[in-house]
Amino acid sequence: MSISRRDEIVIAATELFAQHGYHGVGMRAIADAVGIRGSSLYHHFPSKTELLYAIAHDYNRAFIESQLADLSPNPTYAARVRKLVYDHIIYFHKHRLEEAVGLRELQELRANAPEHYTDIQTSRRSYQDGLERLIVDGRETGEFECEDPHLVVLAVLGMVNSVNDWYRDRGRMSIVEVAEAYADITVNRILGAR
Amino acid sequence: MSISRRDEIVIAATELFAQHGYHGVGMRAIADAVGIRGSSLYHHFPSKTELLYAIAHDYNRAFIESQLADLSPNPTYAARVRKLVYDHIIYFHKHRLEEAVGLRELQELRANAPEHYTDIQTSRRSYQDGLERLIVDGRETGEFECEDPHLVVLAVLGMVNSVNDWYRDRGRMSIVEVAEAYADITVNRILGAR
DNA sequence: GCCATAGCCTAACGAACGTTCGACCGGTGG
DNA sequence: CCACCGGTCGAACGTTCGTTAGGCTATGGC
Repeated sequence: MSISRRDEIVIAATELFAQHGYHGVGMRAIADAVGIRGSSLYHHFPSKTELLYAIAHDYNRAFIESQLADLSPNPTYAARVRKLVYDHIIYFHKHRLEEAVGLRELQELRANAPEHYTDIQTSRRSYQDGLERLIVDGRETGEFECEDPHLVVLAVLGMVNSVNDWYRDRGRMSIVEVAEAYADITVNRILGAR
Repeated sequence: MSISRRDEIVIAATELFAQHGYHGVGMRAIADAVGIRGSSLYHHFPSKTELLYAIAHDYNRAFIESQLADLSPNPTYAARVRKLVYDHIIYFHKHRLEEAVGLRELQELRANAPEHYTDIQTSRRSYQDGLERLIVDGRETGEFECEDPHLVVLAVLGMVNSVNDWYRDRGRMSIVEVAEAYADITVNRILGAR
């Protein structure tokens, strides 16, 4: 069971878009990367915009599916947040190219395919709300201690999403160590878990 | 004393690049924004790449100048880090368009003008090192308590640099309030200041 | 064996790209 | 009054852009 040509195209386009930006890559360059001609791409995608959407959407859906795994087996809110942050960093590292494209070209999608933009934005938002809920609930039980849960969520997400800007596989830490350290900072420090 | 045409061009190009990306904006579109024809731009900049560099460079130099202000009047390391984080957020908010372009198109510069890329990267690096030094020193005096200063610097910078991704001027908090809250989180929580 | 279809091809479309060229125009210094 | 010059212009350059049209070929169901 090998990957389909369509998937080959998505993978190649993701890499090129991540490197040169959406407008910096032509259809012919994408086609070259998979060994076909530019016009042949239109057998798999109706337009360049839809190809971009396929990248953002495939990636986003996979993330939601993987990340909305049930956190309730974890006994405490601290353990739940810890697992969420940890998994988030591991997942975003594995899919860092898709993420880079998805974030960077979001407004491109907004301008050219508003309905695709809103559905991606909606699922992002629900993820953010889920984390905020965890923090609010954990605060009510006295497990966490922080002033402004909404702001804290934004700070934490900004922190974890920035890992891919500097992390390199051959550095002094493995991605697992980084994920553990960030989860520690989030739960023990920022959330002031007891 | 009005702004020069050159500056007009830089300002217009910054806004357009921030919105559509470097490759998403043509020379004619930039010219339109300042009310001249595309060919006239070449009296002010020799190429589109040099125009991009002017944006990244002007912005970067202004930031270094403003941010390397002497922090030593502040009595404690905690106060110094607090002021640095606070000023950083205020400055990056005021110059959020230039920052967005500078970050997003860095690899464009790397590919087309490597010497310009390295000089920007160098000053970024010295800023990061300066913050790390503050934290290391503050830890030695017992003011801070954290495990890995290098990692903490990356986490803090990721956090503060992400403010512009979500902050909007008409939201529930002013940028000053956000800067204060982030400075609090950094110093009191992440650095564990006593 | 026949036909449909999937997948790729070459060729071309009009538009936009970054850039160059030579001319013009208004002001300034001699 | 004339020569200069910074700044702008229209026109054009060769290239690349996203996209379309039509034709070839191999595969698989009937």
